Amino acid sequence: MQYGLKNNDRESICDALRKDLLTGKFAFEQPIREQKLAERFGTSRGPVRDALLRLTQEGVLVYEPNKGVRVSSPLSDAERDVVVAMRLRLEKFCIEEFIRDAKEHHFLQLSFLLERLHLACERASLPEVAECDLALHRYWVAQASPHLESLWLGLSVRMIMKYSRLSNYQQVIEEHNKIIHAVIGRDLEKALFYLEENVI
Amino acid sequence: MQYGLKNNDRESICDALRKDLLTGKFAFEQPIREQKLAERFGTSRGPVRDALLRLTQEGVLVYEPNKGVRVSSPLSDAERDVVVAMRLRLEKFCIEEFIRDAKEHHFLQLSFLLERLHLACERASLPEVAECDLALHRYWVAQASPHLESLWLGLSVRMIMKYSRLSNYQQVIEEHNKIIHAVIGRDLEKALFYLEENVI
DNA sequence: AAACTTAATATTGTTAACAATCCTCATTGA
DNA sequence: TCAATGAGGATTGTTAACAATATTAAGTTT
Repeated sequence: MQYGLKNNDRESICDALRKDLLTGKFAFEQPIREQKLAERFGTSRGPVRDALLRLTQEGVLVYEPNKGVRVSSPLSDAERDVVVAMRLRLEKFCIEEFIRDAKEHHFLQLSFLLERLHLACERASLPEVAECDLALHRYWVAQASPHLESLWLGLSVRMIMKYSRLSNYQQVIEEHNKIIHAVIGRDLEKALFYLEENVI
Repeated sequence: MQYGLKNNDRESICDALRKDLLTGKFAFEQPIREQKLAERFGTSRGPVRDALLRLTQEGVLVYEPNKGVRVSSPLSDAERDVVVAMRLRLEKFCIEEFIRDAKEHHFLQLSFLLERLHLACERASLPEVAECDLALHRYWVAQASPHLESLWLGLSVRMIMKYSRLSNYQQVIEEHNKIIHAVIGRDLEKALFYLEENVI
């Protein structure tokens, strides 16, 4: 929960907070205080406010005027189903574009990200696994459609917050192995199939 | 483009800017300067920054560190197709929930919003039509799932930015008349059908 | 004891000043 | 002519102080 030296940046504050929220370091409905975070990250309230505003937009936090933000309540099952369907629609599109246009160095980067995920799973560190999982998917989304990256992020974060299948590390590795193998082999059909299996 | 007295609020700044962006008052790729907007809205740069950050998250603006934001480039046709599909998936869900749970006063509010859209169309004021159109759809989304409201907003804004069918005011009115008539009659099937016809 | 005021505190909202970074353009030198 | 340099201005990033609002707690009245 504590962070040592940090380079001041709303981006890094935002990422750090997102990781905490994703891995359940804050309770649902818990109010988030700006001053406390400012002290934790060694900045003033300004950048913290920026980060909170952004996480609000992503749907992780809820804002009420003059009252600040609190951790949003979990999605209903029906809401989650919708979010999953939307994310799948988006990510399938991105995978398709990615497979069509990717060069060798993109595949290399993918292998690197997969390796990171592998290590995180071996260390059985939930925050790291969650981060590496997201980073992997995010890569092809960002490559295929920078326009839709932040949209995808919002969907994914909400999905993961609701409940995390990330506890079975062995399964996480296998699922991503399959996806990425298919992608590197430019086998669209298989890639989409394994993706659908993974994004649930 | 000019606004007289405004109550200072990142919310209202954000809404005003979104309306401008939606109705093409800024060119694609055009950089947006904080100081200029601060003067226009009669505030300091703080609230303006908040609004810009939020519109960035919605995808209307693009941010680059130390360089500020600019109007984002239009979606490709394929990207737009994905966004439309996602918005439909989300809004269908909301319509379903809304029809199931709505009370009389919700229908009343719907009629009021429809009337506002009607007036805006008569005045042939594109900014107003765009705003009223969004406000109408937004109402059942917000009622059905506050969780997903900001997500919906991001999708809708991007859709409208790409190209606007809003120029045929007669059609706008008819389409919404049909949808809302079906909703008030709690005819889910028809409502979804007309919605699909409208959200394209 | 319960309900209503009021003061004190905590928290968010806004502002202006300052720091850091980027951009422009004239100048220099090859 | 053209690239490299650097000064100056423009713009964003950060901060601390102040203002406005909300929350809490104590006190008062009934």
